[in-house]
Amino acid sequence: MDIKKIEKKWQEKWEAAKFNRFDPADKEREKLYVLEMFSYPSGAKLHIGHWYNYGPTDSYARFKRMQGYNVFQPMGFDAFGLPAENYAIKTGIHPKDSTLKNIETMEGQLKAMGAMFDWSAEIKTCTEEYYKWTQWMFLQLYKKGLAYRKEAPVNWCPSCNTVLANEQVVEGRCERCDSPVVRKNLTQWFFKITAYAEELLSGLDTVDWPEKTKNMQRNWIGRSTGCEIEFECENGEKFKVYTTRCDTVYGVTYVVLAPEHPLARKLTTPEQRDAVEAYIDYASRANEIERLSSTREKTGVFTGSYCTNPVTGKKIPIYLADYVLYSYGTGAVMAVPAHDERDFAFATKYGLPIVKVIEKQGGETILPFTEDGIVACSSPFDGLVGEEAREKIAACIASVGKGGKKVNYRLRDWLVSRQRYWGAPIPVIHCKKCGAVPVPEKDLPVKLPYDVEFRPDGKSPLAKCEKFMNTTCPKCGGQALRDPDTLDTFVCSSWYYLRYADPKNDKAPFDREKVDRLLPVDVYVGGAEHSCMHLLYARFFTKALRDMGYLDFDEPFKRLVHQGVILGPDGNRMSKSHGNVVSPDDYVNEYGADAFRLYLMFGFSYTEGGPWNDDGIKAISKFMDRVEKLVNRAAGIGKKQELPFGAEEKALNYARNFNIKRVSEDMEAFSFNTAIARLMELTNALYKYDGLTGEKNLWLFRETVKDLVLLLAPCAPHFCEELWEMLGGKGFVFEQPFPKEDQAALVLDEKEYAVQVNSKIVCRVMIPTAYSEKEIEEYVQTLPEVAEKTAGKSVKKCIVVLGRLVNLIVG
RNA sequence: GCGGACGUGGCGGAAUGGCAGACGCGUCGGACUUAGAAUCCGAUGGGGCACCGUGCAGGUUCAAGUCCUGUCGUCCGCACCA
Repeated sequence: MDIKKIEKKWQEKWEAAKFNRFDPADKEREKLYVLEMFSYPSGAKLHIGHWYNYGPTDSYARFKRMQGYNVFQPMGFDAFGLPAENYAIKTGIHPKDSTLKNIETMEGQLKAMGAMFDWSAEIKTCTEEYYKWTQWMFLQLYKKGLAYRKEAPVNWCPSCNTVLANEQVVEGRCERCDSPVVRKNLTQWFFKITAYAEELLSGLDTVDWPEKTKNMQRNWIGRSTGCEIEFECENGEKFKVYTTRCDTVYGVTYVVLAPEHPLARKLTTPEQRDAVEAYIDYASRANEIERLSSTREKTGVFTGSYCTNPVTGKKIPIYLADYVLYSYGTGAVMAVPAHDERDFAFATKYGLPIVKVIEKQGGETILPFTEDGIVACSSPFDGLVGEEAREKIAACIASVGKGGKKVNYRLRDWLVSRQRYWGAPIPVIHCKKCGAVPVPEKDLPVKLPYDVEFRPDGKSPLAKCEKFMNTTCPKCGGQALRDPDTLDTFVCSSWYYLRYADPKNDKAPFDREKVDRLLPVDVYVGGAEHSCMHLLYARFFTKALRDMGYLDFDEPFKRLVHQGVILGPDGNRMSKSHGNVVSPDDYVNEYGADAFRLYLMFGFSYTEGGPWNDDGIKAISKFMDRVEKLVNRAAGIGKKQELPFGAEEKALNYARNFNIKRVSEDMEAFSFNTAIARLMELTNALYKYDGLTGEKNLWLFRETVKDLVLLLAPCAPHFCEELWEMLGGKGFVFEQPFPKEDQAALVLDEKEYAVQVNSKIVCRVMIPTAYSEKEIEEYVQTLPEVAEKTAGKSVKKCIVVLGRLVNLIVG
């Protein structure tokens, strides 16, 4: 078979018949939205990871289509982003040009893969038609109060005079010029994802996702219940701390504010001013990674001020230390050195008192003791333990108006401003008189200008493009400037699955009715690296849009599957620097797209992945040849009368139906390697039957070969279309229903049992399926092998596992 | 440091608590060939043939790769979250 020719042949036929198009008008069949995470066109070609994500998932989609679903499987490109911009800086090729060129190549390759993508629904996030609606999303979130501005630190390279993304910071230095990177505050846009923290957490219980992914999101959201406690300073200033251990509040010997805390300078006494300023400066230099390292030695400085412990009335010192994070809780903590490791280390270093207020139950208390224990030296709460102590103490604090119970989340609001060129411009105008004014919807899109100096020279690319920046205020008509920042590309990918439902709409991001019909996504397949960011952002968008009345469902992705990672042959992640990149192209050229897809499905456990190894690819090719030979033999067989149906026929028919059942189950479970193994078994069974002498039931043979082709079709689409045609089948093979097993054929007259005596295998024996447990028990005792072991002993117990095993316990 | 997943032949990998190693690669043997390639058929965990085998040590069970406890190793995620 000329693989190249038949691939082209069937791709053209599918195309001509618009066979891959989803038909929204078809109400007969149940819709099924199968979605693969769209491609990021940073490189020109598809790599093995693309094939591994898209090939097997396409086979799943085709399988569901044959099972009678109206399948929608779209594809598009997540086309904005930093790599294209960096590439442009390096080569001078404009990001738009390189991206569109890459997309064109990838489209061609994706089509050559033979996946049934509905290209009529294709989207590219960098086109005006798309990012217009990304900007619209921003405006809706703004209207709803879910987009706001605040100061936030960025990585700043003082030498390049520019903002760096985290990945451009290498060991605290600028990747380009090697100068130390500092943190600098800029006013930036945020999305208030924290408003949905509770629902993002509880919604996880309603989706069919890998448990691991759900746990990662739970940790990322990081719900914690504790208590806020207010401390009052000598000068009258008040601040709150957050703690999960209010049962230790009598052991507080000092408090610590984050260096960025607004009260940090206000509470500094003149004598401490220099030391505090120096410390704040020191803390601002430390980059995020250093700062967050738990092994970093604790540092801090005394402010010179004191505050009062609200429960003991004692005067305690106020410190600044960068082990306290301004962004979590209240940015201030009460320090209990006796019962917290960090506080213990800090107090030891700075000679602060350590007061024990918790005793270990039934043992010696060794400080720092951080577990729950018996409250002591905390009258009137002495003797209480753990949760009960916390409840009582929190209630007491609440009753005197000094705070009370509080839930906190680790989740932060989503910073969406990027000081970059290649993204969707933020649709906001800054007016001296009116402040930040959203661009009116009728003026969208705010077009990203083409002629821009994106090479770094001290200013962000859009900021120095006067044509872009200068505009008029939509409110007062006065002179105003545009926001020079672009949106994080995760904003684009937070709603693309909705746009696929209505990709050409120029009046709205999507039509409600169309989205209602298609969404939510039934099966979403993509890399586990998106467990937290993309998948959380997309869920947030869905919930926000629902609350604005644009949608009517809570979760965008009902079922989620992560494919594993194909590593280089050396077991490392494929990368140019490792020199272990395996290109799919050579294999596809030599063996064809179908063989390559089959091999990816067969050679790895789909969700595990593993090191690349091509040992088995020839075997797949051979397997296909074997199937083709069977088809050649079966093709010439017409209907016959008076056919034998003896034991051999029964065995073949059993193999046929058993494998239909197993392949269906395995495909549904994304267990592709075992599905292909079943198909090989069926192929072997057919060869075995074909090799028999004597009269054969050729019609059964033919029908079984036909089923084999249908079962294999989702995994080797072009190949099986061709085989289907050879068998004289009408229409496309994908118009045929996926075979269903005949239950009657799965009922055997007898089954092989393992016979055990005292849990040791004695023999194997065929037992009629009609036998009852009692009959089986009696029967096995007549076997000579069993009699030998049970001689002179009595049977105390007999365990029968129907169809599998008998275990006689004797003694 | 915390959390999670995983650990099975020479290799990739299978096994609702019920015959460990499906399927395939590789290897060995045979058939067909002048010969090779291709193809087909068969064998293939180890072994002293009593048994022993799923990283290691225990436990639960009639029965454990599977469940429980501990331990070692690999990978992933989070990482001063008070």
